[in-house]
Amino acid sequence: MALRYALLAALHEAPATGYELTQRFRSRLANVWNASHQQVYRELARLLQDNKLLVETVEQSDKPDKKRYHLTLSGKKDLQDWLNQPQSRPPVRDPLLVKLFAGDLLESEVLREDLEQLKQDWLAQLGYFRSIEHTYFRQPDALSRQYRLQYMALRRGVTQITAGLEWIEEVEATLEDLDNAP
Amino acid sequence: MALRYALLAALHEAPATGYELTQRFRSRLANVWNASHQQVYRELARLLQDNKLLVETVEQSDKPDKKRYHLTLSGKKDLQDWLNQPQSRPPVRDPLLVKLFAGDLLESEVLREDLEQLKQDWLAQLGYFRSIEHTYFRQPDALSRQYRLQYMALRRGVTQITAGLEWIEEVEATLEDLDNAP
DNA sequence: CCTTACATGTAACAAGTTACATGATTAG
DNA sequence: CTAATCATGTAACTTGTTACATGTAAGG
Repeated sequence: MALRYALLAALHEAPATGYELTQRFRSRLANVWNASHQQVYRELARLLQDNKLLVETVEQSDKPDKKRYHLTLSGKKDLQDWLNQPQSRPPVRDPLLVKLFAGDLLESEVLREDLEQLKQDWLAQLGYFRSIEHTYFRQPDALSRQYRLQYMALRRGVTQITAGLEWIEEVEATLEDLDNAP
Repeated sequence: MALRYALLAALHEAPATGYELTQRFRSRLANVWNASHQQVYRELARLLQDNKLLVETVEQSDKPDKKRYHLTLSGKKDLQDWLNQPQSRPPVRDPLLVKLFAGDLLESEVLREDLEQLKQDWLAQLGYFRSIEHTYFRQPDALSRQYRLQYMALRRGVTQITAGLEWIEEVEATLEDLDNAP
């Protein structure tokens, strides 16, 4: 059910097309919610059918037409109701940690590559988040309540990745220790 | 597919029943992998059919009988193959951050309660992880490679929660600031 | 008495993934 | 000529969730 409300929340921020929503999920909302374009289009169709959204067709001369979705009052109300109910926290499912748990069957070299890849991914994402921070949230105290709360969502991403990177250092140090002095 | 390998990894650590595996996922593996008992039983049945596991029926006089599952050679090989392939990292889907993103529709009081609940959950989990740390991982350097890698999985949980708790402080401070001096 | 722990499942449904499909434009 | 970006979808399949189902034993 939560994808529904992630979409409503994103559309409440600003009306958008399915394509744009998919992009938001991949970029600015990367630490908040994830959804593929297939999921987005399917759920938008349902929301539309339930009268939670309105469509505005935007004609473009050079590119294919696009459908911009807007929240209806009913959609906004649904979102509000959902927001004011407690939501369960996300379940944890991390393949990399499963690997660590099966430790003795895992080759150090493979683990090192996994860690390196993860580090690169995280560094890229951190760089992106920091650029947003720099552009939009320079003096957070001066911002509206809405933006300060959005900033807190971004901060979550930054602190999570920072802690993750430190953890990688720890694992790498352990690995070196293990392989050098057995 | 990854549930399959989470089960194989857990059974590689030690043979167990469906019930015990479900418990492990809820306790020691809470920061690694999550699965309900329904999922566990279903996947165990599939693994058994594919000859990745063997069952041993353990008769009990006082409680119902139980089925203890063991890895077969084929199961172990599957696990090994999986371990040595790169795995994608888990998608992010956090309802609380969705709430923050819809900031202006969210009442401070509701958010405060959410944060308080999350803090309590995390503190309990952190306490549990620390007790494991204290019991099994006092001098990590002295342990086998296997246990040191398992310790790194546990450390991931500890560092993640620690960072999360700090983030909560940050959000609470922001909230107070917002509500006191608008 | 009532809840929790132990122990194992089935069935229906919702959510998420992977594969397939189409077509224009722009940048290298 | 090839890949990437824009733009929207369908279909099939796999995972994950929720609800239902059953039965014993121990502890408060």
